[in-house]
Amino acid sequence: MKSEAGKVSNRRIDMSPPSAIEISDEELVSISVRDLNRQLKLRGLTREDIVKMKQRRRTLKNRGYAASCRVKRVEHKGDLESERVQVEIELDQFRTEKARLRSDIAGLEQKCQRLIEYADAHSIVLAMDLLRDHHQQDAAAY
Amino acid sequence: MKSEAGKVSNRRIDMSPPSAIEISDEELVSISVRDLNRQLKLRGLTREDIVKMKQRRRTLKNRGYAASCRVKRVEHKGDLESERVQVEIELDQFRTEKARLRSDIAGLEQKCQRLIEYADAHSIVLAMDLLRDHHQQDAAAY
DNA sequence: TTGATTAGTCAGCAG
DNA sequence: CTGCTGACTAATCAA
Repeated sequence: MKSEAGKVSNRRIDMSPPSAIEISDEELVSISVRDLNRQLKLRGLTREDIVKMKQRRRTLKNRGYAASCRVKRVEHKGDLESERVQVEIELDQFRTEKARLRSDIAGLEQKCQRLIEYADAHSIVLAMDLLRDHHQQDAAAY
Repeated sequence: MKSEAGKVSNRRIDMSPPSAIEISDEELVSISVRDLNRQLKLRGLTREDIVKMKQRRRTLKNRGYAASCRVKRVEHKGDLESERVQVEIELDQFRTEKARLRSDIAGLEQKCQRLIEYADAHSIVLAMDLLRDHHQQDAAAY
């Protein structure tokens, strides 16, 4: 009804009112140290009780820290995994594209071949320059 | 100065000989239950001591399980990360290859273009069939 | 019983 | 002090 579900926990330390003072865990972890001290002073508490209360607060805080630490860990793991899947998809796209490019190349090679064979069949002499396979990348290459 | 190294741990439960019997943690976790029972019976131990010893054994075991659980966790994380790096490298190779294929295509296009322009310049009429850009993928396409 | 995993506690470091 | 993380205990589940 209010939060997660059944398996909240066992082995939580007692945390019952050290001597006198009732304050829920939720309150204790949320109020500021300043306000806590004020409340502690307001009611008459022994130094020992104050120490115990401080420790209880610290423990409650730690409980939360541990929880968020775990959450962070699983989130990070999830990120890594989805990132991997993502890149895997990208790889597949590349593979597809590569196949397409290869096909384009095959088509162009055939086209050139047909033209050259046509020339040959009609005794047309082609200059070597016309048969170069690659374009000029850069003028500096010369 | 007794075990692994500096930061092994604090807050290990006492584990001192429950009543009488000296056995190191290492021994206790490694001997079989059968042998443990034999030893326990051999020396005269109260039922309570036996229970305590069993619990100590279980706790030591758990300590080990927890440790290997943590190791496994970090190893798994490391695997995911190196896998990601690996695929990243593969992606780069694809990018390079793609650039090369594009360059090949450009070269072939220029070559076809030169041939066609040559024909045009020499008033050679080329059948449409010679100007097709793509090869036949499949006879069924016709 | 054994091994793995989860929540919680505590120590110790960093900010 | 606050927040985080490693190591440990205890509970719990699966085999």
